[in-house]
Amino acid sequence: MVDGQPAAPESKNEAIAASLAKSALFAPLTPARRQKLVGEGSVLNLNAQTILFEKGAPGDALYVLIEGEVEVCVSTEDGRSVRMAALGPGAVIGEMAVLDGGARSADCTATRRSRLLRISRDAALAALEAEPKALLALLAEMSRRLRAADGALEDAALLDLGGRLARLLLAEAGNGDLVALAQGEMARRIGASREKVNRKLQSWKASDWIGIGKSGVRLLRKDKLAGLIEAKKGV
Amino acid sequence: MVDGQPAAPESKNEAIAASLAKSALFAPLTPARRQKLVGEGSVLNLNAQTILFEKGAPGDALYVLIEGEVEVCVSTEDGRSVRMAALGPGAVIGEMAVLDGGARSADCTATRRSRLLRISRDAALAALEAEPKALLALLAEMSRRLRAADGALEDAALLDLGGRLARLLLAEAGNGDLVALAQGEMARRIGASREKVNRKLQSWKASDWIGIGKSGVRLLRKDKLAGLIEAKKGV
DNA sequence: CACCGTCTGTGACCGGCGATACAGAGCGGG
DNA sequence: CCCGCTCTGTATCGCCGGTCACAGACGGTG
Repeated sequence: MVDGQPAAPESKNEAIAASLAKSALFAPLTPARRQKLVGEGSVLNLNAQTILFEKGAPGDALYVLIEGEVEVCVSTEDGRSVRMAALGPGAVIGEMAVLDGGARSADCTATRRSRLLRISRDAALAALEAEPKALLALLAEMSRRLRAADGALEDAALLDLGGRLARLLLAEAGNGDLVALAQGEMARRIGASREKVNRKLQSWKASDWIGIGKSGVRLLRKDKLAGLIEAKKGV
Repeated sequence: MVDGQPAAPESKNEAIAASLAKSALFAPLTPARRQKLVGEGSVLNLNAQTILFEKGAPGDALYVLIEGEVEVCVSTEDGRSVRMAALGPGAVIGEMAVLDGGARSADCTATRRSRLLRISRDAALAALEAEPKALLALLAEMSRRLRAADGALEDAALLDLGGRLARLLLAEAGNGDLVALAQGEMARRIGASREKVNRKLQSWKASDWIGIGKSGVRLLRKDKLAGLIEAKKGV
């Protein structure tokens, strides 16, 4: 129904099921069961900056991210907010509220154009009940998330603004060396003010650790940036 | 072997199994299976401040806390450390490393005299494989932990020293109104300096929100303390 | 072209909190 | 009984980082 795809439903389902095979949660399932789950669920397309659900809403479904990126955060009335996680393709979203039947515990927003598979609470629980392997996979996924949360907690407590920014740049650059994020966005992600991010970047630029062009920030001395992180964590 | 208990092993096992029935993980098991797991595992008694395992150690077993309290933290060489969680009776400890076979991701220490059941990785995995209900329970436990981690992340980002201290006092007091912790310990738990904690307490005492005696801190105006937390999180 | 919104770059200011440095107060042990 | 320990209570200083207040730069649009 989106992108004007005229493809027949079955072949579309098959394509989705195939792309979900890479998801840790779906990988251990038989292809047949994957197809069944996809058939029971519904596909959802979100534009960038679209809200998937908000804190407090009833948790009546779980989502699997097919492509795109979704971020989990909580925000206060006075505008501040904390980013708790950013999830990529294959990730399971909103499983906590589904598992205990409670309300959603955070806001969830697509940061890019994303496609998700929505699975109702009942269908999800039934599938998990029937497939212990999927349960184990979900457990592994939760374990990863917990690890990530612990890491974030550690960073927040041990790293100063420079360290957190360096980590963001390195993570965002991946194997390349270019980061195309607005400074305000970087600030938001590491929980700092835009101005301070700018100053830090300027100081690094002055040391020739990075270059700043209109295409974004170019990392010239990844080693130095990585060093900042190690330094703060006690050698 | 501790406390000089002369009881026969079977009755001891039964007692332990009974106390574990309250644990979310063990509750869904049949009494027989509980007994079996207890039999396969070994009981461990730790004094306060004893290390259960350290970050980097191989994760060859998982533990269930029978009684006492255990805290999970990571520390840097230069002495600073971050507390990531405090676990009470019934909690599962070290399951992450067991699930993915990796190394322990944090240090783990008993903060009080504690008793734990140690279950080897193999036995744990076998039991989980055989009992989907236990898997589901473990999932719920992980979900709780993730929620707690997210909460901590939120607190760290949104609350100032006063807010975090207020939260600690309220949590520690429970339904009572007395908190018997040294100020240095409070500081360590909320990641602040001992001096600042003292100042905050003094200022609250001056407002008659709390009383400070040698038996500890007495909370007189819980409402005011709770208000501090709400205020920071934007009403 | 003139206008406007978004992004960048800087300066000034100020509050919070960690670090340092002591001074007393209990308290358990030699 | 006195020494030394841990816990408490204060003062002073300096850094880090958030806020405010602008000033350009760029790109799209009427």
